[in-house]
Amino acid sequence: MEQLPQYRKLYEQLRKHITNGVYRKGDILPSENELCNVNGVTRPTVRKALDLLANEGFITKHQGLGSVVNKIPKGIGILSIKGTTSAVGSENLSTKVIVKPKVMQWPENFPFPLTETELESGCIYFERLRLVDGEPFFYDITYIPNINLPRFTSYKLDNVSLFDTLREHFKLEIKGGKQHFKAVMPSKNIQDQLAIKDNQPIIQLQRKLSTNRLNFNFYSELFCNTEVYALSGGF
Amino acid sequence: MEQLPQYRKLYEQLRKHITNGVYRKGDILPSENELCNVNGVTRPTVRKALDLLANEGFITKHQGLGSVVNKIPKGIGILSIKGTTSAVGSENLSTKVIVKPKVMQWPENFPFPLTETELESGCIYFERLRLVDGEPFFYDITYIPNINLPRFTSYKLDNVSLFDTLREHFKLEIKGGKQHFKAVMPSKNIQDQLAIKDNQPIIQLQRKLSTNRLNFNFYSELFCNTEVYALSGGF
DNA sequence: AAAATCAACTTGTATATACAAGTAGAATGT
DNA sequence: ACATTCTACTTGTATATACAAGTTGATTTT
Repeated sequence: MEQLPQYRKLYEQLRKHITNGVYRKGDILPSENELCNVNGVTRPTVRKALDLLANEGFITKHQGLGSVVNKIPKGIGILSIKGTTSAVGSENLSTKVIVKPKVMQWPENFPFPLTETELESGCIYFERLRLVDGEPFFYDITYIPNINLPRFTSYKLDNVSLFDTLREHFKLEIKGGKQHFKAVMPSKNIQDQLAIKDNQPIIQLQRKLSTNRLNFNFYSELFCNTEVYALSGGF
Repeated sequence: MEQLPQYRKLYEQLRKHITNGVYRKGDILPSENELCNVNGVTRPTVRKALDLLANEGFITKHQGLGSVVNKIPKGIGILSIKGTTSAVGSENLSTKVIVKPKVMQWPENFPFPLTETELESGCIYFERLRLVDGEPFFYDITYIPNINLPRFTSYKLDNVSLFDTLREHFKLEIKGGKQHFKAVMPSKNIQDQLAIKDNQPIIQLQRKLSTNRLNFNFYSELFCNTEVYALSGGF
């Protein structure tokens, strides 16, 4: 894999330390100066890594005191820029591909406007069931424009981070996106897949993710059963 | 009001330009170098302002091209660090205080853990109905620890940004927070307040917001009718 | 013993500079 | 007319430096 920028390497290291329990809620991270010395980088680089952690809710910075580790949310931290696999420890979350990736036309009445290029190229479509502690938690339908992604349909996606796959094989990085939340009653199919009891509402989350490739976005639609676990995130 | 840092002034100016339509979706903002020259600041300062805009979904930065303005979501951008009043134009959103601020004990089974200091001091509690284009959209119940907020209960909160009030009168800035989303069926009271038809689920959003004051967080619980407008945000 | 002050840390804000990597349009070559 | 190359922009990454503002604990003063 290609070289990551130093601020990102530090960010991932600290993030892993937090999710692995090296630092726990209430702990104070090493100071910015200490992180400089230990990692051989300068303060703006350290601060950029810490800013990412703060943006995602892992830490809270306090002027004069330090960077305090927050409690990692028990729910699925789905609002961060990272995908779900890295938001919780991968031992809690597993993925089952229900509909394998296939190339098809975009569905009618797609919730996001599509460019002409996207429309013409069709999309790679697949459905995944995500389980937390073995229980179905959300159902994820993904649409990726079928543009310059050779042999994507042959990649295995069970228990694999889609974002990692996109990064490693296609040099695609998620840069941001937007998302819409709605509370809905589930369709029969979703009710079956998520094992939802009658009259239990679910959250429908529609996301458009932008990437480092210009004019290349992809889309996902998730249905989440929030009866046991809330959807959560920091900001 | 006290002096804002330069990066924040630029951020608010650009944000206002975007929400006011000076820049529209698809437009490219002036380059970083141009913003430096025009505003008499340096590139890291400009980049910090642009980073905030990018984090909140207002723009997408593209290396080599520029900063492209995104469409402002039609829904209520409630996931950003700013309060709801500044997420949409204030002409679309109005606020009606249903239960005026009063000091009381924390409710039982509060969804976030509370410190001993918070428990002892009680909380300032109030309820507001938020309307978009005159239609009830969400119901906001707020709990603020009753610590060092003299005469808070005398402040008017109708059609006023709570965050602005906290900033101007008490020097409290929102630094971040966490939030949990659930899909629920509304209680009778919420159904009445939000004019929700039968069997229509809603989103329950519980938020804990951290501030610049150490160990001072406040909390809100929102119920949103997402039938017409989705809850949306950028990231 | 309590209050005030001080020192040494912390993060926050900002400037200055340099080079890498990506994009678009102009210029040149075939 | 089309392809290739070049130029001049853009944002991305990173170092270096300085001072402001906040926090904590030690020290000094009362």
